[in-house]
Amino acid sequence: MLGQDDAAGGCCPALLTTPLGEGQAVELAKVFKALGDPVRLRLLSMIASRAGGEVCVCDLTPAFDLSQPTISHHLKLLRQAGLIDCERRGTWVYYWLVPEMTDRLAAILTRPAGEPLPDHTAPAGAAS
Amino acid sequence: MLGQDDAAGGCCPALLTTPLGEGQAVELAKVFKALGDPVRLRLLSMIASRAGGEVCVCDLTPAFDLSQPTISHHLKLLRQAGLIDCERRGTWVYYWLVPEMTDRLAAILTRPAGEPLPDHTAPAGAAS
DNA sequence: GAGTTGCATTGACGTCTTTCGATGCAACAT
DNA sequence: ATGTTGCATCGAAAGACGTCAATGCAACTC
Repeated sequence: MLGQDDAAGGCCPALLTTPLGEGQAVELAKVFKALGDPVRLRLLSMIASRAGGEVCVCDLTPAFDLSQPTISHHLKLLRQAGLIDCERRGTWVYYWLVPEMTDRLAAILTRPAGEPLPDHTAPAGAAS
Repeated sequence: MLGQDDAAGGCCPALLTTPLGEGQAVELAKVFKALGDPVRLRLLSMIASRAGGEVCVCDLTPAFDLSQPTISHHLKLLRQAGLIDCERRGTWVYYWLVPEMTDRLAAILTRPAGEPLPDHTAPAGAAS
């Protein structure tokens, strides 16, 4: 049911080797936009680096000078981007990283080995 | 002179293994935010995938249904993020990819091999 | 010189984001 | 049943963002 054609769901849009299609760009941009906020980056980092792989929201919220609804909102955006997922377990809600998504982003940003790489050895002030 | 301490300039903020510092998060977010727009992603892709490594602005602008100032603005944001650089050569301006930056992002999003990775094998509808 | 072309900058406008307080709902405790 | 705690959702307000037409500046042409 998920578009696996030209959406981000397609295997590996080759950002650095082939011009990105418009649909791919729209899907990819959603994920990068989710990473484009310091609070969300720290949330993702706290979740990903947690031993055990899970974090309770009650451990995330007090780590910021922000209201609880704000943290909840950022977690929602990260989840909608496919970067994390969550589960309610009794009273508490636990979040964990979806490594497939970060793996995909890493692959997209990785240059294929053995590329010519025309050396732009710093005109050292070219565009000042 | 550039802060190489807790800024994004520091070697490799370990996003997925260590909680990100606030300063690192702010710097990293600027770069991801630059990638969080479909137009900028396509611009970066067109620039990076170009044989020869360079693209003239005159080749980028007509590829979009956007005004020339808008494209110029997006290119400026990509440049301020450190993802691309440019040089004026006579009448035309050429842009190229700064591979160090995409390499750094790829490294940041790459999980260290041999991590336990507690399998969250899909509670299949956990958060519905 | 004057005119033209390529690209950046400016100022303005509408929309999306970030944040909050207030509220709602689920789960536990009494 | 009532109260309490943990988290999500709902407006609302302030700011940031994407876009454009108009303008400015550099380089080439005549």
